[in-house]
Amino acid sequence: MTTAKQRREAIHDSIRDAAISEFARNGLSGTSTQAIARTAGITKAQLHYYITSKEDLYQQVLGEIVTHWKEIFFLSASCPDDPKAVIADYVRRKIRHALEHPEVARFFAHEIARGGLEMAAHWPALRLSVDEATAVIQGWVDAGRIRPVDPLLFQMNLWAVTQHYAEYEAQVRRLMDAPAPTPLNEARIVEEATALFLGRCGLLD
Amino acid sequence: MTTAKQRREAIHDSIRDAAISEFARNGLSGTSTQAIARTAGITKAQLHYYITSKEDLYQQVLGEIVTHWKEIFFLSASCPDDPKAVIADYVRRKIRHALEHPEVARFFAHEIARGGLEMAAHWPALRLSVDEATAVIQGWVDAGRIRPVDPLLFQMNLWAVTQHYAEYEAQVRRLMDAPAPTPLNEARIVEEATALFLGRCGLLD
Amino acid sequence: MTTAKQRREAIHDSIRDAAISEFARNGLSGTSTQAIARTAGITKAQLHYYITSKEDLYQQVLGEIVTHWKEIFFLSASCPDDPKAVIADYVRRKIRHALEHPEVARFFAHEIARGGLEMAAHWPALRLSVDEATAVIQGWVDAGRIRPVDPLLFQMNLWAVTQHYAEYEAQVRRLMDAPAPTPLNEARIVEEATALFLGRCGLLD
Amino acid sequence: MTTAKQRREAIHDSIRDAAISEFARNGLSGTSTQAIARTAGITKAQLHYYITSKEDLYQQVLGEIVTHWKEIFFLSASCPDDPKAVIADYVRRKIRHALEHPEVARFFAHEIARGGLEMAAHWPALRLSVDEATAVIQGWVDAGRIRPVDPLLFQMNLWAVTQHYAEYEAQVRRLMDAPAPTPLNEARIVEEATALFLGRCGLLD
DNA sequence: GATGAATGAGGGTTCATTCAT
DNA sequence: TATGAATGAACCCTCATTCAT
Repeated sequence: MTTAKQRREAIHDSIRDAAISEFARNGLSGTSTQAIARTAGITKAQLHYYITSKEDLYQQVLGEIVTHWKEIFFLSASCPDDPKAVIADYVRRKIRHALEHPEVARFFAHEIARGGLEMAAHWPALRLSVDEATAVIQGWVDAGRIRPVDPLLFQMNLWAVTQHYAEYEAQVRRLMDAPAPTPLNEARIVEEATALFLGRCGLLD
Repeated sequence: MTTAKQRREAIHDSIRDAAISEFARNGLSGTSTQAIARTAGITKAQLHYYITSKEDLYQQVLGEIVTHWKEIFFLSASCPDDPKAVIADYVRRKIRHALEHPEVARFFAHEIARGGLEMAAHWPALRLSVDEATAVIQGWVDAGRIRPVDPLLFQMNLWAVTQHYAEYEAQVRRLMDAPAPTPLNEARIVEEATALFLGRCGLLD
Repeated sequence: MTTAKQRREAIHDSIRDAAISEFARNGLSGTSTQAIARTAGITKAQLHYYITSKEDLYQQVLGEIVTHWKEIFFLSASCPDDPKAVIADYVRRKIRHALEHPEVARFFAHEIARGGLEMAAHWPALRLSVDEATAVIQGWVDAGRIRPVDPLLFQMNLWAVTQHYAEYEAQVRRLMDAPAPTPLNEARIVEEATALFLGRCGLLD
Repeated sequence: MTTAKQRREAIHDSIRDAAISEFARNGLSGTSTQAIARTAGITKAQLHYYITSKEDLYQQVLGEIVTHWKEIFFLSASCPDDPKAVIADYVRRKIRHALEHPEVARFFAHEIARGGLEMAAHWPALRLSVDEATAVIQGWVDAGRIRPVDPLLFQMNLWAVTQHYAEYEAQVRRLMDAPAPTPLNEARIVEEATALFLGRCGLLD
């Protein structure tokens, strides 16, 4: 038995999913509310009953994504004493997410490509996460646990590689001969990416 | 003395530049011919005199970019006997291009994010370039010149890292404290990226 | 203790007040049911439960106003033997009403400005009132109690002047240096207006 | 032979006329660009090619009207030595304008009824005109040329009466038995109105 | 070539109204 | 009664494109 509240939340969820998907494909200005409504399976007028405006929906989705990422994606300092485990774990988690929710990553890429205009409110928090991770990595270097690296750029490259499999999914699928419904070979991707960053740290066997 | 032909080409060039810049920011559907015309410094009507349609302009620009990249960017087998030199050179060239023409990289990223619909005609050629490079890298592995790597994914990761500094320029600038007019520290970026891929190959030090 | 009936009437009253206020400001087509509901302190859906339609609400309010005015505002022939008293009294009453309920006058002005389309049903009654007053005034003229005037136009001018202080309230306040919460100087307005019409009749000292 | 410039101006004129007429009937928010376009005899898209926005068109028309009125309508101090002539002339001119361009007066009335929100820029100039006229009238009083009056309210009443025949045209026509195409009896209206204000000043006969 | 004008389609959004709960 | 939801029409405005000049 579905309550009214559940129905409303279901609609809100499908709107959010549709918005991510459409914005990821065509950006803010390139996406019509018509398209979002169609993807969400509702009328355009109905969509506008649930949202304040297209811009607002975009902002809201962006906010949720950034919040979510701050929690999950920046180098968890939970067990910072084992660089190898931390890095391998991060790469695995990030790539899994990229393959499972590629639209989220693409949405974010779009926003940054536009200049990150709507990110204004979120930069400080992101910055904080990055600074924390930088400290952890620098600690590893200082302790001689990994080869000297540029901690900031090391993180960016981690980000670059893991995001890539979401953003360039279409190209990756072409080159890996895995057309759309076929799942991408996650293990293979994780393995090479992990080796890349461990190799940089001198932790590769 | 400017001939009529020269003037025409100058206009075509400024249209192409404007198109890249605008499409890079907002994608195909998010960009108006009005905006392109404005950036190119001409009238909307004048623009439509020079182009067939917005879609066609997009296709044409995409074609030029892909052609250009095929020439310049895939692992040049010119001196394939020195993996370290080839990789270092590739990273340097690619990052320089990313920093100098970030809109081009962003344009391409947009296209792939959309699913690469307009890329249909270009995939085979791209594939060919990749296959050639794959053979070269595999040769290095087989000859024991570099540590065993997944040649295809190795290339993708190269691509990912070098593209990143164009696509995420806004984020990179924020995190590297280099607001818009300031040039990004190219040497620092090149160095860390080079070390990343050489480290993977066991060629560091 | 409030009965259900009392509550219903209270809502109907606040709807009517809200309608007058909103219609007075923006006319029939320029007023949204949303705005009326907001001003009345109820939901849009609730409003539509109490009214048949926006047009109908407008008609109803217009009807009430016209009825009310017929009772109060046309030259009362109660003591028709003293022109000076009748005129002075009329001006005073009418201006007081204009200052106390300016929205009512503005509502009416809007309706007439639109061409009085919805007034169809009310013209005959208005006409009757005017004809009665015309007879009274003509009687005064014939009896030599006031200077000869055009009885119909005399009434219209009375109407014009007294309405003015409601319709042009914003302008009047500006020119009399009496911004919104400040009460307008009613005595001053009444005095000059009275003198105007008595002067016309030759009744000014 | 019509030049392009002439055609453009003709369109601009018909847009302005249509705008005045429609805004006068239904106010700013109650008027659709569709309606303006229809009245102007052009397409809605065509209308939007010539105007910036509905609000802007409204503002522009309002500005033109206010400017025009400042020039024509405030007590001309050209021959301030003959109160009777000045007042009679003013009433005649103002009523003629009201009968010939009633929509202009109605447009203005609408704007004031809304609170004169868009008038912000125009109040000072209006104030100046009024102050000048006030000085002139006070001069007449001081010189004993007219009976003592409240100069500001005297002007407002002048305004009220003369505007009335435009704003309440529909009602005036009903009561004067002059349905739409029939011209109103201007002479009769001017005569009674003139007598009204001259009577106030003690200048009748 | 260049430009002002025109247009039919579609953009985002609000509307008056109805309906189920 | 009251309210959240739904809807088709209409809102203002911009779009890509064409056409005369």
